[in-house]
Amino acid sequence: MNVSDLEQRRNKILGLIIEAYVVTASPVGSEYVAKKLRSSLSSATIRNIMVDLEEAGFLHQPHTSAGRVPTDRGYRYYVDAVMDPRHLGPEQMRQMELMLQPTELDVDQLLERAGAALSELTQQAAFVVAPTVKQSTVKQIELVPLSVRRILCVLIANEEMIASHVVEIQEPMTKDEATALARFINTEMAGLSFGDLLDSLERRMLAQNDSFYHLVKRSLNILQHALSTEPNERLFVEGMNYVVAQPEFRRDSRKAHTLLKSLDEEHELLARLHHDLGVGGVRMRIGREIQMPGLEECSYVTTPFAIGEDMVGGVGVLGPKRMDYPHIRSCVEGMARCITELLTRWEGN
Amino acid sequence: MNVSDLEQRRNKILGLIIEAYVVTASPVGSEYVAKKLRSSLSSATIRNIMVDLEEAGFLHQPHTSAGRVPTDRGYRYYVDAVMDPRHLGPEQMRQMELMLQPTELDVDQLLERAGAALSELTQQAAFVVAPTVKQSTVKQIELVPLSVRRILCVLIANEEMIASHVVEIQEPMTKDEATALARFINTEMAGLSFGDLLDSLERRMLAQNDSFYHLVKRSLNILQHALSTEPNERLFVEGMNYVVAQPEFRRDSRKAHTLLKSLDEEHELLARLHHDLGVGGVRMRIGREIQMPGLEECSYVTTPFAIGEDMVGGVGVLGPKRMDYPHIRSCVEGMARCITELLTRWEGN
DNA sequence: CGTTAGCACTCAACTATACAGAGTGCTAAC
DNA sequence: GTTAGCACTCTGTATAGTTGAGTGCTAACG
Repeated sequence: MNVSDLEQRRNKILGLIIEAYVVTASPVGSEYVAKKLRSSLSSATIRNIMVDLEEAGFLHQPHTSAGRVPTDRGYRYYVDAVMDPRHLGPEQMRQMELMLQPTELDVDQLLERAGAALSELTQQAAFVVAPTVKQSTVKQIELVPLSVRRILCVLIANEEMIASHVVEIQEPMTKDEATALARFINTEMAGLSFGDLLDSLERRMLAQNDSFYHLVKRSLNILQHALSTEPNERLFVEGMNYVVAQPEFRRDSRKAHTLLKSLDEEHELLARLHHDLGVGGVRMRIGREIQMPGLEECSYVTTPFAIGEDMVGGVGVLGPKRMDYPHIRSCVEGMARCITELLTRWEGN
Repeated sequence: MNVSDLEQRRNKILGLIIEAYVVTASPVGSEYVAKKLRSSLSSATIRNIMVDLEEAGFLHQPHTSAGRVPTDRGYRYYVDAVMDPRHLGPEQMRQMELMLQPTELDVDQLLERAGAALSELTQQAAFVVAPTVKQSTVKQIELVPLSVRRILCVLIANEEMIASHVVEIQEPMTKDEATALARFINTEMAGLSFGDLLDSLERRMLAQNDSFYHLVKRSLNILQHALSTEPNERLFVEGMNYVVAQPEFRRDSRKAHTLLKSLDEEHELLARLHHDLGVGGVRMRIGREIQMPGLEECSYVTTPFAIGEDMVGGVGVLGPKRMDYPHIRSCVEGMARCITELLTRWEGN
């Protein structure tokens, strides 16, 4: 038997142990694995292999006479090299789309429903990182004078993502001036995000010889105020009840307490998710890899969604480390595809 | 000793039992109460009174040889007739205002922070029912044609509460027509809420002889679409971690599960809160009085806040029935006053 | 009649002990 | 490299005994 065969067998056994542990939540013994392998190996041999896996840091023994439990490294190796990725069939995709019932909804409502559906589907908590205008590309800007010194600045990223802010201005502005200013911004800055638009205008402010200096200055002033209270992105979390119902949190309910507390501090999690989503594709973080106090017992699976080609947000599932990674991965992936499709179709018409 | 004296003594003892139970979370015995009363009565007498209180339905005995625990009715009687209402001093109010740090915030962010502060302060979950434009009074409506068949409808309730929606229209509309239509709506309908505005327009549609029939029809068409995806109100919940950390939920963690699950169904709770806030003033609901499955072990204290004279939303605290009602009541009341003041001051300038 | 001391009684909660069973590591044989 | 066999370890559970907080009742007292 060559090395590769041995390794494959080891992987197989690690997979069986993890998959059993995921459903039972209690240590897995050699006898059980031997039975699963239909006696192609005896429990004694399995035990030898389990010792190897423990030495490799993939398994852990709670106490001498107990079965084995996967470690963070074990899960990591499993998702990277062992589990076979499942994919949703077209029928399941259709069902998922149906769950969203995208009639008469704006983007926020669609995403909220997507979170709820994903949570229901996976029986874990689901989260959505929702886009706001700030990081979207400028489609159109409208300036409407409300009174002599107050102007309404409307930022349009697409049909369904609009933000409006009233801005106080120093010098009065006529309706025509406002129209001209808006046209200036629209034509000059198409294709940038609102955030980048600000940067670009700031740079032009510094290059004082710009022939549109005055227009630039006014635009910048108004946009800065308009965007100042606009968040970069928002986070919805749905279905935490499923997570606290898991045995790891029921046994020790202070874990549930700290978990919920950590989630109330959205900013930290958002930063982490932002990074993961930036990489693109499905990302999984397991236990300590999340590097957030209170989430040591958890894992998440997340992937970005897009409008057209632009990655604008992300969806994911959060649960105990002991989660059904293949299933959850396929659900998250499918949901992101589904959202991307709907948003893109929407954007199109 | 006359009847009133006896009743007062009974109340006093009920109060002591509840206040002890609130901090210890375990049944209260006669000995403890006697000690608290500095031996003005013996434990035997207390026991007799406790039997009365139990027969009145205010107390319950988990088992023969245990102390007493308050019932829902007991808490109700306590908050109605026994507890002395505390109020926040001016110093505490000032501190609360400081916690909100109302600089560079829009209404939503202010309210979210208010929820967080209230949760921190009471060490329970806090919620905010936040206003949306839909139920606010119309301050101004702007219509901006974006293209031949698409019009941007901006609904302004006040500086910080604005909603914008793109509406597809059947017949093309010029810029001047849009301006005229907006002016029509603004002058005719000032003082109504956006919801009522719709109703009013609908009524005028039916009275076909209205001289502005055409304007009414167009307005209605546009506003209906603009408001169709706008929710009536939103609910923020902050700090559920404090609640699940309470012993009643730690002992039986399926209670925590069902509690969180019930809260995910926002609509039901919102309806109930809407009713309570409509009454005005501080409202308290205890246990089953909430009439929501999953919240039997909880109570909430809620009170509306206003902009000027208009009640536009509410804040409250949700926790286990075993909560410090006087303290929480004063915090909720103070926070609502604080929010009202800030929003009203804001509106003014 | 309200109050109180005294006392027997009850029941949850804790402790100690024994025991069954699941699972391991090791050894010797194949 | 694999396996049967076996002694060993440790948890979880069941059982019984003990403790102690708290009650209800009764009889006596002012």
